[in-house]
Amino acid sequence: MGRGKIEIKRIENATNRQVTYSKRRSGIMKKARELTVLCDAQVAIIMFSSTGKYHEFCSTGTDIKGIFDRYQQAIGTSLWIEQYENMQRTLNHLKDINRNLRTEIRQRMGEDLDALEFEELRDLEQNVDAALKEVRQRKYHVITTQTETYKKKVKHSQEAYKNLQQELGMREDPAYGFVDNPAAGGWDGVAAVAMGGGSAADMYAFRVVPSQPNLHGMAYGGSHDLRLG
Amino acid sequence: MGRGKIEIKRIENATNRQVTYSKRRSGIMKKARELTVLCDAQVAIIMFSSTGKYHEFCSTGTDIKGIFDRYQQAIGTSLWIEQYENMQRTLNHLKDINRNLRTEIRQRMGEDLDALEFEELRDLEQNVDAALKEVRQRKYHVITTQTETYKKKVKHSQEAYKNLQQELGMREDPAYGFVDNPAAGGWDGVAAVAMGGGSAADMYAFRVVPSQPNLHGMAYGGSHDLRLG
DNA sequence: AGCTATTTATAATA
DNA sequence: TTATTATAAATAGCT
Repeated sequence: MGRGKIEIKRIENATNRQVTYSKRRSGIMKKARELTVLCDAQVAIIMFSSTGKYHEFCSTGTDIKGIFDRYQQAIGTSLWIEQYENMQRTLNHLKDINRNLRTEIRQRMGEDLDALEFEELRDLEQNVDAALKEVRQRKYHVITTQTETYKKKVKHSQEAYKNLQQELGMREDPAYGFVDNPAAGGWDGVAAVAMGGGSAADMYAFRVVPSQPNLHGMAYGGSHDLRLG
Repeated sequence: MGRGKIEIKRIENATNRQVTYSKRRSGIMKKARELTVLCDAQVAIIMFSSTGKYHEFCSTGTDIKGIFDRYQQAIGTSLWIEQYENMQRTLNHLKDINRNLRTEIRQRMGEDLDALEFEELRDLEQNVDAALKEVRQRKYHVITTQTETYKKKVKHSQEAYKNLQQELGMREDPAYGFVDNPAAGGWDGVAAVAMGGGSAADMYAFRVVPSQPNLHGMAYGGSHDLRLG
């Protein structure tokens, strides 16, 4: 189709080659567009000229990625999907581990114990028992430390007050003075109560803000229904 | 180019559409082949007909993947990178949750308690305490059930033996007969020991194979160093 | 699938 | 590059 028939072989003249590339490229693109409209087809074309310039065509209603994803599905074997499958495997593995960790936590909370055999139950009991002792010991340590701190603060305030009194020449009403050791046994007595066990600890007045509000993704005793977003 | 000019719009007759698709498709493929030869170009084409059948063309000396890798390089950004990053995000999220679950387990085991404030320690203690009670209760239930089962088995065997004796006309040596209730208090006594607590349970003779050998990915009291493979 | 009258694409040229 | 145009190629409508 032209002033003369041409042989289908590489055009040696670079200019001619470029011109022909340009004309035929637009011809193919036009044909492709017509095909998609006439026949309700999806077409993706990518071209690179010998000079390295690239051109693409893609039917409306989709994109290159869409068509190539569909293509990969169609041929069954993946070109790029392989690496994603690796990731998918890793992901599923993580999910499995995750599920098992949740199961262990639930069992450590005394839930879902039906699946456990006697031996497992016995080991779990021993382990939870030991853990409880550790936690109580730690709690005692914390309460003792805090008590010491408060005792020091009280002492320090008392001394500051006394110094102030002396400097002011004792002009203040004695009713506003400090009362030493208000409770029997002082702070140590409270620490002893805290050692007693869970329910007694409720009476304790300390309320500290958690240093890491949601590090666990859940509160102790909360549900374990965390899902991926 | 045909017996009549046609309007470029969807061909409603399905048969005509399919025929036209087939003809024009081969036309485009031929043009593409000519272009690659004449102009030394690289071309990749993927087509899907309205019936879902796919066809492809690719210039010699390369393949679809090669051309699309080059295409992704040419446009600078990877078409699939977004999807990849999504997965990577999900993966990291899972890893975070995973780490937090492990932390909670360790804390429930009485480890890594330094990071906890007093209030958290108190809640943890209460929760572990309650869990311990649940586990003990379940263990008692299991041991009771197993005890009942064994009692029934013993009883059944005794009766079978007696029936056998009677059928054989009591020809056997009485020394081989069953001895009833060998331990003081019978099976119930053993169950009572199992209720006592963790250390006492070690004396118990039952050893059952875990029904799900490694469901947790670790044994109670084991390390929590599970890593991805 | 073929056939062929027509339309369309394009090689050579300006 | 773009436009022109003679000619080759593609294909719509039929079998």
